[in-house]
Amino acid sequence: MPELPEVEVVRRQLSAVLKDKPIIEAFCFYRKDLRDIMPQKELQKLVGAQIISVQRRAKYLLIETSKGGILSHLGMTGQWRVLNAKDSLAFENAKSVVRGTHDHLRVILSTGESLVYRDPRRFGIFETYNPSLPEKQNARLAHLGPEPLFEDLFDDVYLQQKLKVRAGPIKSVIMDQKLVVGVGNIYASEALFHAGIHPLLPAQKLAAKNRQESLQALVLSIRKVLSEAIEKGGSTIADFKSMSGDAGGFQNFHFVYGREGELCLKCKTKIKVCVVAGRSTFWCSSCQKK
DNA sequence: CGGGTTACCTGACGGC
DNA sequence: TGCCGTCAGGTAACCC
Repeated sequence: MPELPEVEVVRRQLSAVLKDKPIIEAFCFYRKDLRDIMPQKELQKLVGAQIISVQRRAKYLLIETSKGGILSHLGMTGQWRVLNAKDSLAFENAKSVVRGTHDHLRVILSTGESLVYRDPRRFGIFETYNPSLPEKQNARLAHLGPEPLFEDLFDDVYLQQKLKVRAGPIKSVIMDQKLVVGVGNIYASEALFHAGIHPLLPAQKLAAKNRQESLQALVLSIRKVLSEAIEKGGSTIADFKSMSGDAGGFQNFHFVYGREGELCLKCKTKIKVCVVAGRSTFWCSSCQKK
């Protein structure tokens, strides 16, 4: 479900909800098997902690508290929502209407409100991390590439260096979180369309000297697509919802993703689809060239 | 090590 | 109506 824009939308709302910096009263687990092992006894050490900030790194949400950090990844179907104090009490009853089958954990705050995590497919992550350690020492964050929206490192020169050793299709390469973070399956197709680059183009061909313009276009397209998607509240294909329960709006601005057989909005050619590294990939054979 | 495939899990949807 | 195959926004383990 969530790529960088959707995670950022959730981060902003989560941050707004927690802006009065409440204290964490308790963690309640209704299932402990999200992806891998998840919650640890470590979390109990954060009870009584004051929430300091909610950050985002790549597709991870990082909640920093006075006693340590919480790392949350939404996987494909993870959602956070806030329950007011009344609903929070009602949630105790397993049959309560505010409690769903896939609500796996709850963080109770000093205000009596709860943050509830729902995740039908359970690919998400929820665990502690140490905010005082450098990223390189955190197994989850150590190998992440630059943030496309606010790290200057991510530019055409950087891409050229990285791409010249990559023989695989450019589409799967820009989804590699070691190269640049936040681009998932939707925004990879969208960014390549706007840059006029064919998704199957071997990445290293883009590193050639005469492709500098394409590289610059790709950098700009990635930035533009991600930031416009944030402004529109993310993309909702099936079940992405922000914390306020709203669907995103950027799916209405997709030029290729999910539009197989429909006409290209720029040139009226039929949009094509194929599978690249196991993921559906959409493109316009007229607008996007190898 | 790069690159492709598969697994993880549930639900929605289309075809029969 | 129901059963079955396919597919879904991510990551990581596993192959060669």
